[in-house]
Amino acid sequence: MAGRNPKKITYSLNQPLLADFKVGVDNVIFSVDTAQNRLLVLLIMRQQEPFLNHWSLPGTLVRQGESLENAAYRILAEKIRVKNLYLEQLYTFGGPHRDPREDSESYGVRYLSVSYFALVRFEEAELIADGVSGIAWYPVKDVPQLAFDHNQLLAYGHQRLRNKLEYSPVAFEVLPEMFTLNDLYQFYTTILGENFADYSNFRARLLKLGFLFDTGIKVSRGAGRPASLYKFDADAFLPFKDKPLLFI
Amino acid sequence: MAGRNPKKITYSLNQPLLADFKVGVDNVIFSVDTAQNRLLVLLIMRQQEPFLNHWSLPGTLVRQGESLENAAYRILAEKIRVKNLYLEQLYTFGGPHRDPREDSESYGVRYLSVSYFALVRFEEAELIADGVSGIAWYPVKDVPQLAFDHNQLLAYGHQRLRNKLEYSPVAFEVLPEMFTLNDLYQFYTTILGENFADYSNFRARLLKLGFLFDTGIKVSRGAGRPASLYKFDADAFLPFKDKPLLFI
DNA sequence: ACAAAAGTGTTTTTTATACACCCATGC
DNA sequence: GCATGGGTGTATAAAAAACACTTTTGT
Repeated sequence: MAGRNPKKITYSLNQPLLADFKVGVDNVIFSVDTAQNRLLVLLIMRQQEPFLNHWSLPGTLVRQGESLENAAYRILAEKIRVKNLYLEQLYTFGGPHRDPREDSESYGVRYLSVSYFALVRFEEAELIADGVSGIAWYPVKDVPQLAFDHNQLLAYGHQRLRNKLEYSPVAFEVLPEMFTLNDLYQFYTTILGENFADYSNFRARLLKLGFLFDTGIKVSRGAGRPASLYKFDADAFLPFKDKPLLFI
Repeated sequence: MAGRNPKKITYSLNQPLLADFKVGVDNVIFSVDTAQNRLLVLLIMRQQEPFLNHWSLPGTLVRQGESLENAAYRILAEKIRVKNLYLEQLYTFGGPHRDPREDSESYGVRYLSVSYFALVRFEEAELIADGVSGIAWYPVKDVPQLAFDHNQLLAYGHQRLRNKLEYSPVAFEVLPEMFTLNDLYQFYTTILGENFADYSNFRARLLKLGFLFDTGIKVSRGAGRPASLYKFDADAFLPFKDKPLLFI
């Protein structure tokens, strides 16, 4: 607690010492494997201490001149190639001693973590294996013990994903431009579980809302009647924006 | 971008330089003046540069060994005396150049702001005037231009308050232990506006949910039939916790 | 007596839920 | 022809919304 670097606190003479921080950004990146009905999260095998050889959420430290959000995009771009994604800030963890580096090599520097939550399209997301660090989509149901407080962070992100899905159109940022209603239904059931509505009622409600446009184009997936491809109409959705509307 | 303090980055040799941060905590503190049907926010007149003599949200810089949440509580305690309050983290703003101090006196240090959102009981909250800095409850409808990006922050907090109210029992953390249904109704209308339900339906729905306990005690406020005092039963509310239930 | 506030009930409309059933295709 | 997935409709139950009405107090 001894005062070092006194020149930095010209504006707070005689004040208690301020903490110095490095700021990390950790991403909870979800994707949905509709084929296998699994919700996945992107994990990275750590190549350095602390927590060497533990799975962790992909993270980075914020660089000079870099915004938090840019740092989040940077780390995402380092791990996967993807065109469509949804990203928003999740939560900031910043208690002292949450990072072991604080106690060893740090000279009193604190580590704060701003977490971001992302949703990407599974089919299009291409993992970037650099040949050194492990990287993998893990089913959320059976993620192992993670580094730092990342299990807690993942749980928080998972909850946020469920909430988002219920009152905002995130799904359409991540589905292909055209999709069948069954694609959409699978997407929802995978994330929310199967306890929200049967397919027929799901259809009826969603179509009545009027922001899904039937292109008339039909696709056939194996046996069965061909399905119509729909488009999300962002303008038609506007009236529902930020309303406490649960469209499921 | 020149390298100073190289000893701090032992774990990232040959890596781009990391940003050094001071971390601020800013509070959006709301209260509800039910008597006058006004939603209020606590503002502080700044006594120092930057933004000298501008109104701002109460904030502080995080000290060594202090958690973010503790910093939020500290600043709150410096400004008001209050027993019951609700507090949660709001958002973290951290782009470069959002704080003018970064460009002048800072030697490259960045300022990041973690904001907290609080709700306190107006009738019990006692403002602490230190005789130096101005402090006041401002109706949210007519806050002036604030320092930094605080207007944006306030708008964000206001939205969060509205959402919180709709699906969580924050109201009861801030109302007196015993309250009339009309107190509760006033509270909701003040924050949400008058477009959610008339008093009679509000009553019926809320009572049917079964987590309001009628104490039988009557209280008379001027003319009119005396009202029953109710208590919030936290146990009875549990089944509704985290459900996407809108009880208004 | 009557205005004011509290509290109850009733009617209508809308939405949720559970299914039964028809349609178009591959094999 | 029949299994398979796509799509429509209907009957019932529940909830939301509007509003009329009764009760109990102060003046």
